[in-house]
Amino acid sequence: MALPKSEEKRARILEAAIQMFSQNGYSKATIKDIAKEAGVSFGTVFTYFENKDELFKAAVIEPLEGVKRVMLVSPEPTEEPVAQLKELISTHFRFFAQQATYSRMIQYVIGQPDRFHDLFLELDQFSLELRDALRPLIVKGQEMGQLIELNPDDVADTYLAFINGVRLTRIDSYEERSRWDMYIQHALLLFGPKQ
Amino acid sequence: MALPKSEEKRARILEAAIQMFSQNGYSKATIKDIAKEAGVSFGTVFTYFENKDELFKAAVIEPLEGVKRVMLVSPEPTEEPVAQLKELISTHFRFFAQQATYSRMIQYVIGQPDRFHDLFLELDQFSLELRDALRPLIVKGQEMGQLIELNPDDVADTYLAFINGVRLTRIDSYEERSRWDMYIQHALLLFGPKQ
Amino acid sequence: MALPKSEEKRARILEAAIQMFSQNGYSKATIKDIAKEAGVSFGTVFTYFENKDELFKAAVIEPLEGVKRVMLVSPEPTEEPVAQLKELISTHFRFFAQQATYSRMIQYVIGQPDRFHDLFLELDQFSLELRDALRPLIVKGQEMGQLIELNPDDVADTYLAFINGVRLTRIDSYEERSRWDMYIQHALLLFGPKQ
Amino acid sequence: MALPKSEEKRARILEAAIQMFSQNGYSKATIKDIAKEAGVSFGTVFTYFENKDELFKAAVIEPLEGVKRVMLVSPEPTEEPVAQLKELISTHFRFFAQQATYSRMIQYVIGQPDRFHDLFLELDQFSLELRDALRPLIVKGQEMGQLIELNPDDVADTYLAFINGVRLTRIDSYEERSRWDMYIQHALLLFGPKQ
DNA sequence: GATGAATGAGGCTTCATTCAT
DNA sequence: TATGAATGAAGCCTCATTCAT
Repeated sequence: MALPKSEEKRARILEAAIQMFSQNGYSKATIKDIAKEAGVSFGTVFTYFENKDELFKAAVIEPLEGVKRVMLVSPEPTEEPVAQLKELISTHFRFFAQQATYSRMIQYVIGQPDRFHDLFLELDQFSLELRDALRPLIVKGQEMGQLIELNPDDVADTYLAFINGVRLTRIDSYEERSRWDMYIQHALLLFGPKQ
Repeated sequence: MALPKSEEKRARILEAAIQMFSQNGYSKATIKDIAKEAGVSFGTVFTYFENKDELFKAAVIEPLEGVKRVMLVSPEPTEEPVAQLKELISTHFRFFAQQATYSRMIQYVIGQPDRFHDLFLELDQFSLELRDALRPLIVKGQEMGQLIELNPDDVADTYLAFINGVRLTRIDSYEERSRWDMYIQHALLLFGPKQ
Repeated sequence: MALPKSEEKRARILEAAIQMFSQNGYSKATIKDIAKEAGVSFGTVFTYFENKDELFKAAVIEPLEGVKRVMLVSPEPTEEPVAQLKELISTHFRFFAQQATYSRMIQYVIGQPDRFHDLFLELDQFSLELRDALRPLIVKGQEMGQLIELNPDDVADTYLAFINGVRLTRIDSYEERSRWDMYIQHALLLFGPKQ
Repeated sequence: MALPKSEEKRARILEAAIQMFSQNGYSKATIKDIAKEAGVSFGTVFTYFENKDELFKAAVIEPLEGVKRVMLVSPEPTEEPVAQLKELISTHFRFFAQQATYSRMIQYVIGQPDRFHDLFLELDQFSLELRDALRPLIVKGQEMGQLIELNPDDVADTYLAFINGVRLTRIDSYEERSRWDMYIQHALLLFGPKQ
């Protein structure tokens, strides 16, 4: 079934859903609240999403594509892989800093893998893709002797864990820029830069 | 405050609650499920906890003391601070590996600071205490030239973020020991060991 | 405040509520019973009334206006105040005879002033207003020497007490007309008619 | 089964029950509250009364004997029946003024005849007995031309209604004595004293 | 397509009652 | 006999979902 209707209204509902799910979790976020936040009547929500479950799935999955476009870029290694890495990390963190709401919801899902099994699997896939994206730069850096010799997949995993942990701990978009710069700098340590 | 009744039964309920809250979140975990898991009747839960909210608070707060006893030990720095640090990290991760269920619930709370505001504040306090606990060792390591000169509080924060991230990503107790060893090794990187 | 929804359905629920509260008291009257009596589903009650408490309040307060319109008429005294009084009493009792259900609920509330404090105060106000309504006729009757000189407010109070007492004792609408005529006749005695 | 046990404890529970039932009605008064008020553990209540229902019945019925002893005295008419009547009324009201709590509970029962059918019948009997008790004095007064010729049973009924109404309206023991004197004076009017 | 009234399943909670101590 | 922990029935209320307008 195609989705004519108002794409704009659908987007507003989805955004509101992310907002409310992120803030209150699945059960406490009510359709009524989401509708209100989106500025539509609650019946309208069911025009665009079959039920609450589908809305949640959409809220988790649909923005993921955009996240991947930013997080999974894999630059061709040059002669300065560490500088490239730093640039990449910087991009990641800047992006994540903006995605406070969405990423909180992601962590909510990851944190309940039994409850949201299908979604969890989809999100877990992401870590594998991040490994692939980071590997070339890491390998290059190690080959050039600028990074300690560690298993590249482990490095990618710990880096992703770090990002998640930062988002969990440091919640707010009103964090000053310098704080994010600090995180970026420390994140690089996980890659084992020499000196 | 002396609790009459059966301490043992209370403990069983609390454990079941942690289990269910951790697995399903606050709303989806039902008192009925918790009671069943604890092997008591529905009504008995209310003999030991005023209501669901209080049960949740107890499930979050009461085990925290034990966590602190392990996580906030602050060894007197010797001439080998980095070795001490490694030992400390090892202790932390071994402990966390066991606390899979409880720590998932903690992250659930941290991830919804608006919803669980009071609990969040209590847990947030923890990060400050970890700073204090780690500072002596970090400072000593830096003084001895074995650690890069970074702000000790930042190091503590990023380390805690990392722990949280690892627990979030790598969920399960059925993880092999080697995996945890890897995390311990990589965690040390965040402290900026020279070489 | 314009209520959308169906005024007619709301009225039916309210009537059913009065019926059930009057018969069984607040606690024993269940929302389920009220809904059934009103011919609506359980949930529909909550579409029109926030909760059981609000429904009870509405059941007590809303019909009061109509009661006041009948009970608080204060006719301009003529040269035959006692005849007017008798007419008034007659109106009161005929009305009360019809309001068996509602007035039982009122007495239920008055009988538990601590439990239903706010409602009690609202109903208690009624007695003051009845004083004002009756005073002109009583005073006129006393001035004309047709009534014993008694404090008019006391007369009004005892008269109201009598009405309440009659409603409490003689409950039922299947009472014959003659019984009510008797009560009317005896009620007049409380005003102290000479001869 | 006889009732050895502690009669005194039983009495305390019964009194507490009257207190709580009177204040909050049957359903809202909990066994726990009653036990607390009586200064016993709530399990003890079940030692003396089979269940809540039986406790309520006992609370309603048992004190009734004492009430009857006061309210149903029928003095031998002398040559001053009106003075005797006034004395009798005075006794009634003084007694009722003391029995604020118990009489409120009685009215609670009378007000819900369907719900408390058996108890209602028992209490309703009282009005017939009051008729018998008052009749001699009323008849004598009428014969002597000191009272208007009204049906004695009707007079007794309206008098009882008045008492009930007064208790319902004027609730409190902190009423001043003068107020009760007023009620006594006005109550006499219902008997139709000449002049 | 948009709305919101109607529905009832399911959760939390209270509380009478049982019964082991 | 006195106690209070254990139990579960039953009530209130929320909220996802349906559907008539």
